[in-house]
This record gives sequence, structure tokens and C-alpha cells, in this order.
Amino acid sequence: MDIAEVLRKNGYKVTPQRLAVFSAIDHNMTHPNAEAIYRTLQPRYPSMSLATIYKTMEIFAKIGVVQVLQCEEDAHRYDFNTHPHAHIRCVRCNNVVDVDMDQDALFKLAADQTGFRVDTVGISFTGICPECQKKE
Amino acid sequence: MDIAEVLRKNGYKVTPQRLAVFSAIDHNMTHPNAEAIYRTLQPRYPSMSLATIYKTMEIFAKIGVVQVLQCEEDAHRYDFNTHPHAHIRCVRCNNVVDVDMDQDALFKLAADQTGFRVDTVGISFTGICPECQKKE
DNA sequence: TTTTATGCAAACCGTTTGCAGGACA
DNA sequence: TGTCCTGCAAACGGTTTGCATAAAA
Repeated sequence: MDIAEVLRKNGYKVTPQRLAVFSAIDHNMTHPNAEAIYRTLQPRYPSMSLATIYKTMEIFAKIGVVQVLQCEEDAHRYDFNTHPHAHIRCVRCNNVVDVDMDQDALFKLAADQTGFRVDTVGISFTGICPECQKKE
Repeated sequence: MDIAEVLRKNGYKVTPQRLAVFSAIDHNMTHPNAEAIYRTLQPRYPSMSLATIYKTMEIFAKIGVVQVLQCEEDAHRYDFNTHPHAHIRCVRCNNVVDVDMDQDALFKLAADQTGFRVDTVGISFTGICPECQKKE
């Protein structure tokens, strides 16, 4: 299912800006933040505003096109991979990499221990990536 | 070891403000943010500024007196419990509760999978607490 | 007396919002 | 045509910073 169809199906209009933002994040493994997406699109869409990026990403998150990450950083990062998984960020180069992880066991542990009905879990590691380890 | 001693041992001066901030967080299970600490101390220390709270908490975090949490919220929260553990926040009442969890297995998983040297992990759940479930 | 801390106000930075003009359907 | 979207600029909220004054050692 392509993005135009998903937007329409959810009652949102299809605009060049939305298609452009999607093209910037689709299969993008760098987990960009709004600023990075903005810079990526700047050359080809010089009139696009940061506010539009934010508004678009909010919609994309709502309709399940992206996942919003909190990487113990100041800014949000976005992930086109909406399958539940963890992330690890290199504190030297700030690159973020996916970590596959079965979260069901964690959900159960938290629920059993606290009595909460558990909705979501965010797991973010920090460390030093292989490349930056070599440079040391 | 009391807080005055810890401060001195790390080269920081002991001031009434620092002792007051410590008293506000010591064995405080509510995981307060800076604003909440500020309001707590306001009656007894009306002249204390938010900036002092922030500066103090930064020192406390650096010398291992508190742990800084990122609860998928806007603001930082502080925890006097510096033992590694997870947190769960109720999306209705915003209360945050500790979750005991063995993090060594997660460290190993992330390291094996990514080649990172893993330093830290933050695990934050969201859900509905028992009290708010009853109200539904 | 020297050094560090405090409190104020202003700056910061990522994000959100209001709104007039423009684009989609 | 009616509704939704865009881009701008201003607002926002948590946090940080610079600096003059005050307090600790």
C-alpha cells in the first residue's frame, strides 16, 4: 500500500510536501529528526517549512507510518520501521541503530510487578559503536 | 554517608540550598521533575530559584546521588534510587513507578547484535495504573 | 581572601500554534 | 466551492547561561 493511498484512507489530503517527507524517511536507516529531514529536502523543496515537517510527522505517527523515538537526546527521531524494537545510540557520533528484541516478556514482567495495564515500552541503549571504538 | 560529606568529597560546597534539594528528593518515590521540587521547597525556601534546582540536580546526577529519567514526557524526572531499574508511567495520572529488572541480559543482547560497547539502557513503559483502571 | 554558589533575567532550542493565503478534491 | 494544507512568524515550555552579588571554606 503506497503512502498516497494510506493518507487518503485516513482522510488526509495528498500533497507534494507529504510525499516528499515520506520519500525522505522511507527505508531511511538513520533515524532522522525533524531538522535532518528538513535539511535533506531543502535542495529540492526550498520553500518547505519545518512546521510542515512537524505537522506531517505527527500525522505519519498517528496513522502508523512512522514510529517516534526518544533517544535520551533533546530531539525526537523518527523511524520508518514501526515494528516494536529497541535502539542504541553512539554517544560519540550520535548514530542510532535498531536492536531487535522480544518485548512481550518485558511487558509481562512490568504488568505482573506493578499491576499496570501496559501499553508501550521504549528501550534505548547508549554506547560506543564499532567504528568509534576503532578510532579510540 | 550523608550528602554533605558526598558533596565535600567531590569538591562541591555544602550550602543550605543543596541540603534542601536533597531533603526534597531523598526517599521521594514520586520521581519529581525540577518544577515539582521547586514547588515543594517554595514554602520553606521562598527565595530559591529554579536555576539553582537545575544546577544542583546536575551535580547530584554527576556524583551519583540521583538518576535522571526520561519518561517519554517533556520534562526530566529525578530518582533518588540510583540502582539500575525501569520505570512505568500512567498515561492518565502521570504517576511514575519503579520496575525491577535485570538489565545484564539486555546489555548482552544489544552488544552481541550491534557490536556496540553498551554503556547505559533506559527502559520506560507507559500504561494505566491500578487506581486509574478502577476509575474506568 | 579566594573560590564557588545563588538568583535573576535573558537566551536557547526543539516544538507547537494562529492565521492568511494557497492547494487539493 | 468548501475544506484542508502550507509557510511564516510568534509563542511555548523546559532547560541553560551570564553575570553581579552573596556565601562557603
